[in-house]
Formats: sequence, C-alpha cells, structure tokens
Amino acid sequence: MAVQRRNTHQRQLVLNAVLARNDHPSAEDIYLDVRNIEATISRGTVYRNLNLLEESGLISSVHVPGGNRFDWRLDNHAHAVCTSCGMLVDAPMSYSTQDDCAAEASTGFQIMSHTTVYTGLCPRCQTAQTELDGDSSTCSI
Amino acid sequence: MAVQRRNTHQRQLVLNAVLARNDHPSAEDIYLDVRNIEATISRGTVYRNLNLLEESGLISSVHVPGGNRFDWRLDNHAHAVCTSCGMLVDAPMSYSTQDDCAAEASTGFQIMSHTTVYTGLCPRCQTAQTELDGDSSTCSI
DNA sequence: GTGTTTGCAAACTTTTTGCAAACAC
DNA sequence: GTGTTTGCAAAAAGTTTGCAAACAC
Repeated sequence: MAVQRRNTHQRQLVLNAVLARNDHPSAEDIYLDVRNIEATISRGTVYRNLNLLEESGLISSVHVPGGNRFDWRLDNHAHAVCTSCGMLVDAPMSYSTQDDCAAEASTGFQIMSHTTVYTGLCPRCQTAQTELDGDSSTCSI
Repeated sequence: MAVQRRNTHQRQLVLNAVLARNDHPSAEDIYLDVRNIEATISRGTVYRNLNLLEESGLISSVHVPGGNRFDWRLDNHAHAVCTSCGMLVDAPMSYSTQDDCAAEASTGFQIMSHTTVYTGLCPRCQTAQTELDGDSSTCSI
C-alpha cells in the first residue's frame, strides 16, 4: 500500500516554485525561492519534497554534472547543458519509446525510459570562448 | 599553450586500471584497484588523474546518479543503468552526430556530443523485483 | 489521536583543493 | 633546476537522515 501523502504548506510551496520556473532549477534554487516566501523552511524539507513530488509524478528531474535539476515538464524530452556555466535548456528532439524497447532487447534490462543530454557551450559562453579561441563549431551549415 | 603532462607511475596505474575493467568503474573502484598495486596512492591522485586522462581523451566518463563512472571506450555510445543496484552496461544503440547538429540548430548551443542513458532494472534486479510485484514490462514482444 | 511532516543539525557521499615534499624531465 | 605531481588532510558541494516538536487528517 502506498504511503498516505499530506498536503502541507511547504510541499505546496516547493511544487509551486518548480512550476514557476522554466530554467531547470537545482534543489538549492528551489530552496532559495521558497525561502523568500516561507523564511523558516529548511533544505531538508525541500530535498524531501522534491523527491516525493518526483516519486508522485508531479515533477521530473534531470541528473547532470553539478547535481539534480528539476523540471515541471512531465513528458520525456532531451536537454542541452552548458559545460561552462551549467545552463540547462530543453532540446526539442524526438523521443522514441521504440529505442527503449531496442535497448531492452540488447541489454536485457527492463527499460523504463531514457534521457539524452546534449553537451556543449551555451550562446553566451560561446561568445566568451570565441573571443579567446576562435570558432570551433563541428557542424557545417 | 597546453600544460606539459608527465608520465608518472600513478597516472599509468590509474589508466591501466580503467583499461582493465569492463564494468564502468567509479573513481572509488579505481582507487581500490590501484591501491592493491600501489598501497600508498591517495584518492586525490586518483581523482586528479581520472580527470586529466579524460581531458587528454584517453578515457571517457558517464555521469549517472551515484557519481561519475569511467570507460575505456572512446567512441560515443549509449548506456543502460540499473535504478536498483547501479549496474551500468553499454547499450549498442546507434549514435548520430546529425542529432548534435539538430540540437545545435534548435538550442543555439554549440554541441560537442550527447549522451543517452537508458534507465531501468538489470536482469538480476528484475528477477528480485518480479518475485515481489509481478512482471511490469512495457515492451510487448 | 494517529501517523506524517517539519526544522534542525549532524552525517554522509562524492569530489576538489592547499600545501610542502617528491618526482619527471 | 624547473615546474609538475604526489600524499595528506581539510574542505567543498550536494544530499540524506535521526529526532523531537508540530501539523494534517
């Protein structure tokens, strides 16, 4: 039997904070946001609620270097992360559940889903980098 | 100018330890392996060398929940990770650099590569799980 | 009233770093 | 000899957890 979940003020604030952001915030980001509304909330509560909300399927998360990042989107979609500043954006690439089945067949794992993370430089860090190194794009247009 | 790299005994041992394993070891795994040969090596040295070897393009790594895992394979390939025990295996799925260019076009990032991680239960944990819950595969055959 | 949740603090895991001594070149 | 690398220890970053008080139902 599933554990009974209660609607606490803090839980609602954490959920609202995730829903209010489009930039894939970290747990710390959410903690800081919620603390502006409820000054006495603790990091522990934020972490616990982020995990519970994800288990409940109300939010999702992406694991990238630097920590877990949260997302109000529930559909499977890819992300791009900047190696320089950590900026994380949605990458509108197609998601195929057939890939999951193919991976299931080839690995013997029972695959639930997959996540694709594109790694590179965000526009701002590209500019900063280009001024030092020159352009090094790998994709011709 | 690039930094001059020296061939130290410890660096060679760390590289050899990665090359010797097929199970995508963690930094701690490598530390323990190398310590069997060079008892006085420190974790700091292992971490530093794993990072340097990756920068040098001699090894690669996969970032998964639980930490960084290392791989002697240098070609881009997908992985499957077990949510229960953390087992990490290669997933022989096709890798398309065209996806990188598509993501570059849609995000504005300068994409270097992408990593795909399939998430699910490894065969062993499936068996353990099925005994409790019954089969819950999502892929029909 | 019962059982979940909170805030706090401590602990934990993984990784990085400052420093003086040791080493590679 | 010069500059990199090492071992050590401390610290950092991110996250989890034990506990008693507070709260939701």
